[in-house]
Amino acid sequence: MAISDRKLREKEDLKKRILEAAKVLFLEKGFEATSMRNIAERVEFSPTTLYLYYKDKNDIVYALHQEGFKLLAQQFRIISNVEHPYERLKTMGRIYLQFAEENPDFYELMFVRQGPILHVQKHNRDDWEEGSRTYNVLYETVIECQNEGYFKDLLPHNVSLIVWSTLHGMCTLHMHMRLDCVKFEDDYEVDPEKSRPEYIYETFMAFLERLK
Amino acid sequence: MAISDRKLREKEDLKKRILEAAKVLFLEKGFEATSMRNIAERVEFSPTTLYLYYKDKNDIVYALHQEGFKLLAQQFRIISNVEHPYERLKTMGRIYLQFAEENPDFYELMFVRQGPILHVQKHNRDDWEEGSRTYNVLYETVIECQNEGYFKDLLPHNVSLIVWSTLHGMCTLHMHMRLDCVKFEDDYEVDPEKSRPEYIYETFMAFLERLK
DNA sequence: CAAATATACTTAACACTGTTAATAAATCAA
DNA sequence: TTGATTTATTAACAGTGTTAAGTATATTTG
Repeated sequence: MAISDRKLREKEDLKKRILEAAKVLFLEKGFEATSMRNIAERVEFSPTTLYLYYKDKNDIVYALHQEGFKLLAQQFRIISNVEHPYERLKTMGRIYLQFAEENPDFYELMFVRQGPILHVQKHNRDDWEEGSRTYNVLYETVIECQNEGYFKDLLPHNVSLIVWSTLHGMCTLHMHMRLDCVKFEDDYEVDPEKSRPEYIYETFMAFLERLK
Repeated sequence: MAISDRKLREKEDLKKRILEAAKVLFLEKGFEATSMRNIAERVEFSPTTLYLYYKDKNDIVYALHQEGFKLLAQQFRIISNVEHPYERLKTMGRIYLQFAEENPDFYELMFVRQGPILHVQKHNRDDWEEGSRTYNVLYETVIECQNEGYFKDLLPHNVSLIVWSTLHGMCTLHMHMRLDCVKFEDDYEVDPEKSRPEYIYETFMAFLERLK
């Protein structure tokens, strides 16, 4: 059965090549701008061939969305080195911001676009595996923070969701250019190395600091 | 010149009717799903006629985006009744959340979609009038809060942006169905009247409360 | 070995999309 | 009434996601 094995391997290979081509094009021109025909051209197959490997365009988008979560999970792996839970929480936030800054297209796919979510809903399971696993990293950290006396008398889910919301809000307002109208340069010296969200994040962390 | 006046009035009228038709369709099926031909059919004109009144589709989207801001500004008018600045800040947040909940399509247009922003950029002025005016309502309130002793030693812009980011993050994570995987019903009794963001908002306000 | 079947892929087509160029009809000014 | 201007239309372009039908090639079966 070595032959059919090779066949299967080649099939899997093409599936990956399609995804890779899609990724390159998505990152290059955004998804709105990349069509099935574009992807097909890049892998040098006819457009309809893609449908033999992916159900539809959303199926490709969803595969990319999953890659994004793997990437983020990889970045998060660093935090296990941070002993103190509160410091760990702060580090997580910084990593999250950095990820959004460096991979805006992935971020959009993972947390904004409805395409991937529609795919999840269509394929019956209502739990969004990648999402909830990532969320749990935050949730566990918050609980550990509470064990150390932080965020007293607050529900851990609420605290987690506030932290996530703030980070997500900062990232998306920035990405979607809704902060451009707020010129707060006159407030203080601007360090060109730091992004707008990073500035706000510092203040946010100062906020949390006072709660101890 | 009464005749040419009437002509001008009729022209303006059709322009408004197009916008109205677009609004109805957008709210009914979302923008992705409504085409120029759909709008044209509804006003009973040929598709190309729309281009005599609006430069392109983004032009229509932008007009709607502006309507959204008028609507929000209208809701915000209530807050002038609230004496105490911190109470006013809290009220603003609640109004913002409510607006997003009741007008998700407008919200998307105003704070997420890039269509309207592209329109602003194309037409040269880099200041986003509606946006910065709305932001300033928040900013002024934060400054007044600081005059009363709140948010000590923090830059008013940073505080404003954190509040906005948190609200925006809550709204969009909810709207884009990214909170569905977080089942936190077991934490406490769920009041079906209150939305997820409202719950989190209460905790967020409790956060701020502790800073005084 | 030859016929039947299954696999992998392509061509052609459908029903859309936003948008533009060319054209016709209506209204206005001379 | 003629000519110019405004207003609306038809036809078309280049593109989209997606499906049905057809075509080679390779594999299995009689």
